[in-house]
Amino acid sequence: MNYWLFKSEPNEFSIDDLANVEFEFWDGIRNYQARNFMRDEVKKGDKVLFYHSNCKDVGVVGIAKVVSGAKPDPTQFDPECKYFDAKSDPENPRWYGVDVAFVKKITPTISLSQLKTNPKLAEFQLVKRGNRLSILPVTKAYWDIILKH
DNA sequence: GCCAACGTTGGC
DNA sequence: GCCAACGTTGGC
Repeated sequence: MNYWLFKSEPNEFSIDDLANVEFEFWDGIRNYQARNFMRDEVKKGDKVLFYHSNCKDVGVVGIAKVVSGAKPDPTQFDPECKYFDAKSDPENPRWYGVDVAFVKKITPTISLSQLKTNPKLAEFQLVKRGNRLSILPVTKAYWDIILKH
């Protein structure tokens, strides 16, 4: 089993939104590195740190789990959708996603500043400057350090 | 294949 | 809202 961190802007889709649904298809990934993780490495049963970005309280707000394998992201074929990609071929889709389900909320939020001040996490991709990847692999060691605080 | 211009991400 | 960092685009 693998561990991940998924970023979401809470005004788009928050941990509370996830708590209110049976599961949610994680759409809108439009970065090739994140796509490669989604398509090739994120597996059913993997665990996910749910991270709120671009908001007042930035940080890890909960845990989710992956409940499906990779599936083509239907929004890439929807001209009405902001995630529409005219260059994606339905025979060979560019963008993928997985279903994720709520596991639990973490309160209080584990803030980014907390993570940044933990010397054990100094090499964790999330706290590196310029990090913009919306899906990050998390090692078991980092997972444990982040949740045991 | 280089690289400048542009758009996006995301913390603050 | 600002701005640094980064990815993508497109001309050459």
